[in-house]
Amino acid sequence: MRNNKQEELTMADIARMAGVSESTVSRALAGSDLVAEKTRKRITELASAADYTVNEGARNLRLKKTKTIEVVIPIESHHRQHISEPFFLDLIGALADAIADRNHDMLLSKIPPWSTDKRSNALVSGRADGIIIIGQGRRRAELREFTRAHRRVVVWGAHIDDEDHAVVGSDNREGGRLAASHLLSLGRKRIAFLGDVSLPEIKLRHRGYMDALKEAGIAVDEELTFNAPFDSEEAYATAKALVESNIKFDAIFAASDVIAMSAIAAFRNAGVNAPQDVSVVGYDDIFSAAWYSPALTTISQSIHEGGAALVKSLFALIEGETVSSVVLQPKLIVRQSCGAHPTRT
Amino acid sequence: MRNNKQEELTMADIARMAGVSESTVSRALAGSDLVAEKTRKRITELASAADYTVNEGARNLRLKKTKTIEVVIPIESHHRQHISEPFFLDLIGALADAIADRNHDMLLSKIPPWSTDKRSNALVSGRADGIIIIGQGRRRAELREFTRAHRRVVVWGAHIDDEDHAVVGSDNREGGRLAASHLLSLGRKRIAFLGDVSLPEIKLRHRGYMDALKEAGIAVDEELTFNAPFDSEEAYATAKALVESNIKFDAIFAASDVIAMSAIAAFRNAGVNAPQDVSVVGYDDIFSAAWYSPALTTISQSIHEGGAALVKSLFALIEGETVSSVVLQPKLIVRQSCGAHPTRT
DNA sequence: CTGTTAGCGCGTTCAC
DNA sequence: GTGAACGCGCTAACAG
Repeated sequence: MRNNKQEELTMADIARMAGVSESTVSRALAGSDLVAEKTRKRITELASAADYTVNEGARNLRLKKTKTIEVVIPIESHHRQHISEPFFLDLIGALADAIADRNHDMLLSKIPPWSTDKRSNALVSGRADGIIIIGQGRRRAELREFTRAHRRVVVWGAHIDDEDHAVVGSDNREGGRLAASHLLSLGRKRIAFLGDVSLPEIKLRHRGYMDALKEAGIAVDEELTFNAPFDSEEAYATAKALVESNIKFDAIFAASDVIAMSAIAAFRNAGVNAPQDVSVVGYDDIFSAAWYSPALTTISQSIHEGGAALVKSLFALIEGETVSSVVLQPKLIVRQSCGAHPTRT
Repeated sequence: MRNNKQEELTMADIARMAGVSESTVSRALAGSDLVAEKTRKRITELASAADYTVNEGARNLRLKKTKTIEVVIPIESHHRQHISEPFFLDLIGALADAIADRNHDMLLSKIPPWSTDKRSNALVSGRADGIIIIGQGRRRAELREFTRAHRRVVVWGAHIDDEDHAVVGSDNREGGRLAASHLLSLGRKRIAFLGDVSLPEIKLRHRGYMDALKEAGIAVDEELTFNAPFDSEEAYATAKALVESNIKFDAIFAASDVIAMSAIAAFRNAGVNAPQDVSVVGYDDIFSAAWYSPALTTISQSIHEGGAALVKSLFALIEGETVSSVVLQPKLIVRQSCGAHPTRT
């Protein structure tokens, strides 16, 4: 057990205690075979008895590495964002696992690296070997400029043709198609879309929705697309207005589970029930989706694989390799809210 | 804009370009007034034109600091934990803000510092100036041993008398009391408790629940306490068993919102509706609580203040001061599930 | 006001 | 097999 009062031990201390030079200690602790088995064992035991650990900062300075990955994630404290929170936490967890597996640390930041904030660029200030950016959001221009200037950056989000940076994300267009065609397969014909099409991910989901309608030979009614930067409250209000209007609809494809839940609540308060009167499909498969009432039919993104892919791509970039973008396949999770199953299983 | 091919600039480069010594550059960039206003301006402009930033690693080595705080948080990827995920994400966000405000980086780890994993102890390996540990969970013994050996550690969780480390957390006992007495004020008399009492936080909530019953002069019926490490699925099953049993109850106090939601779903499927037939109060005020149907009455912990308090205490510890524990007051959030309001507002 | 010198803790030549 | 010397990039003490 360490003594609190004591100064932090240094390699020189261990060398002195062992009666050898610093170099030998360094080699022994690094497991080098340039040192005699016997002395190595003696030194490692001495070090662990003294509770000594190599100072990573000094080591990294010498090695010109940081063994640290920065993850930039848009957690907004003030207002609730559209992209659901549980999704982010799962992704952080997946990233933490994948980064720890490679013996690196994970620096978490809410400040984008292109911010003018002094300490913002972890790459240039030598605090990280690479950066993972979650969500392209609306800051496309800044992001592009940043990734043009820096390699060793990967992005989670939608794939857009003109990007020159590595992107990992799920196939949002296919996800939208899956959702809409499932509703169509249940006999629904007038499917309303609720989502903010100015976000690239959502735009692709909407495009997939239109693909499915086209495949089914159904004309797209623009009246059924509700395009707004929804938070729960606004989603509730929009759904309320929709159900009170004279627009006919028999299904909802919501661009997020949060929107879906809010819409269902608004409908119920107006006497319209899911899934009997209206089928609803959400997006994300957030934690509470399975335990909502009715349990939400939704599109699931493979978060764990996504996290692993992000980290794998970033390390390839760090090694100097060229990487191409990764597209993950979304999955349809059928529960109650679409009406395919009459009751909770 | 930086050139990718180019090696990272060093302070010596800037010194050469400016025709001064490294020391002068260092002083100029640090805003020292030991340097002439004119040369300082010239150097800062030169540096920013060259897109140079001080290497933090080298700086920190020299200064014997890391300007980094490690946050250890038990995100489990495999199974869904009881403590609700949105709560964690909010806390991470609050911590990120508070740490960034003090110009420090935040290292996020899932591995507890007392783990035998080589890189685990960020304090000893010089990767962090302090550690924030979220949740005492069931690892009380390890935690105690660790905090006994290391100052510069603060813990989020329940306050327990015999701890010798700094703890920040909300008053779980008061939270439990608030929940139960609210139910009692609505005329409910047989309140069931669902939660895992082996977790210190939950145990205190249960104690508060009993306090409220005692205050109201109602005998505690042990038959109404359901003690299990609930996940959603198990909570659903327990609620189902309860409603199908011949145990009489008219209210539920759930130790988490997730448990509350699962119970409400189970009741509904058995033809028992909240809040008409049974009043339900949850705990945490997670994101979806407001958008559940019925909207959940719950106990809210002041997460943002909690994050700020954790960081404040930790920095005090780092400065060598002595800190005492912080207790935050929980708040009752009244919505629909308890029956106090007939409809969504 | 500025430059020179020294060293933070470590890994890695190059000798022996 | 081991040690001495050097330098990673930076800041602080000391001169001038």
